[in-house]
Amino acid sequence: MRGPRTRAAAAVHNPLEPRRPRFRRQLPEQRRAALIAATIESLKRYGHEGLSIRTISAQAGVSVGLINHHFPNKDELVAAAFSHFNRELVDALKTAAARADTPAARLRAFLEASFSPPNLDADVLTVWVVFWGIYRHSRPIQRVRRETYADYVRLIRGLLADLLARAAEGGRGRGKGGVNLRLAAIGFTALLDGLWLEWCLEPGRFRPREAVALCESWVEALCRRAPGWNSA
Amino acid sequence: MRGPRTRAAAAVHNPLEPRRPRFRRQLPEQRRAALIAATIESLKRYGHEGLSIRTISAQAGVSVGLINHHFPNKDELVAAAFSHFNRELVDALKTAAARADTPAARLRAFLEASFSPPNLDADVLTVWVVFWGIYRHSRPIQRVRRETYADYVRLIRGLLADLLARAAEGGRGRGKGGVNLRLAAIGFTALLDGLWLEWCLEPGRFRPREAVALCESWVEALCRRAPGWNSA
DNA sequence: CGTGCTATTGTACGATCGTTCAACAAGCTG
DNA sequence: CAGCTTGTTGAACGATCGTACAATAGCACG
Repeated sequence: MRGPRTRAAAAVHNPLEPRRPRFRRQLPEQRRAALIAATIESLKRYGHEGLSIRTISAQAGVSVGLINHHFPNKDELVAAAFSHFNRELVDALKTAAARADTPAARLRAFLEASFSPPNLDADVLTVWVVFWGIYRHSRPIQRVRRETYADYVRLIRGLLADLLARAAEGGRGRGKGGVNLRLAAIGFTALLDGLWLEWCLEPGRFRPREAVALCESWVEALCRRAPGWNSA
Repeated sequence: MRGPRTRAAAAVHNPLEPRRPRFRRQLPEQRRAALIAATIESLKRYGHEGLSIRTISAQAGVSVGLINHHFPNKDELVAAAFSHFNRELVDALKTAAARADTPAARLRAFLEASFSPPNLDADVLTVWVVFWGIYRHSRPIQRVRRETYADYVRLIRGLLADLLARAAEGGRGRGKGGVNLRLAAIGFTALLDGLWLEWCLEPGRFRPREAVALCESWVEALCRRAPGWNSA
């Protein structure tokens, strides 16, 4: 032994200095939110290796034991983080679209938000990949995804439906009944997600505004060739 | 102690039975291939948890020590498995497309192969996700992906270029010069990959042939509206 | 059959994982 | 200031990870 242990030394209080607490107690709700944020940040930085109690607690600046005080186990923390992560994304896209007033402007705002920071970020893909990796074997993760993805699809369906209705009234009299809205939404989200994924994996291949243009011309083609489009 | 240890007991040879070797030696090349196959199979079954020396060696039916005899470490085995996995996929798509003789038929064959087993399989997505998870922090994985993805893009560009050339000669005289082939390939792969990903995550949402139809109508629109398409 | 090469085995080791839990202390209350 | 509640700490535990390495044994060959 070559002296007092670190902890004992730190416990000595110099009366000349103001007493500084070694930690700050927080309300469970706030601490839970902080731990969820730390989880996402840890995933962004370290990928799958960031999904560890010790890495997360270090990111949050707390001890390893605290997590199990606020969450029953690691899986519950991860599911909560996934839920928060999803909801924040969908909400951001929703409010971005809601700021515009015409269907075309709403679509453009939605696309701009999709293909610009903070969504268009390789770190965000890292987080997604980790969650996808857990997806198949984790019931809570599956449930969370099903719920928030339904919201996402609803948002996209609404955007497309408005556009198709406008195209029908102002166009050559073709009703939107000729378009399979279900398939249209599926194809549009696929194109969107595929471009997003591609950009994150290799950002140099194309610019974000090119992705927006590709999506917009897809929707234009949809509006133009509405009838006969439900053949599949 | 309640008797001889398992290993000692197994070493006793009953002269009435033919001697059965406890293992079979194999040529390094064959064993390496078997270990790579076991790695992919293990990833399909157990996802990220299948990426473990013990799980892989159990899947291959060998002991834990053998892997480090044929591969310097785990990362090299994983990179080799990733390379094999990629090459097999691209080769399968290539040969499927090569079997047809017209550009349109080649595209259809390519799409059919993309949206049918063994490619269209949630297990395959599981493998992809694991590799994506390693992607950002592993140089060998990045290199392998860059190489095989270039092949993939070349294949798709060829398919699209042939179609556009045919459309130009038989159509209204519009040359394919009006189309940005680079952007077209990017958009097409994004739609393709997005649909594939979507189906694997939730197979009930649409049928594979609907995905094929969406891709084909995208290409149709591309051929029809060739000029002015390079605006982005 | 005996010999040599080496593919293969399986134990051992240190590191790290998620979780538990007794002790500690921050901060409100009287 | 004393007492109490409880958010927080950090050591400890058993399990599992990737790797190393000495011992084993398959099998070709003289």
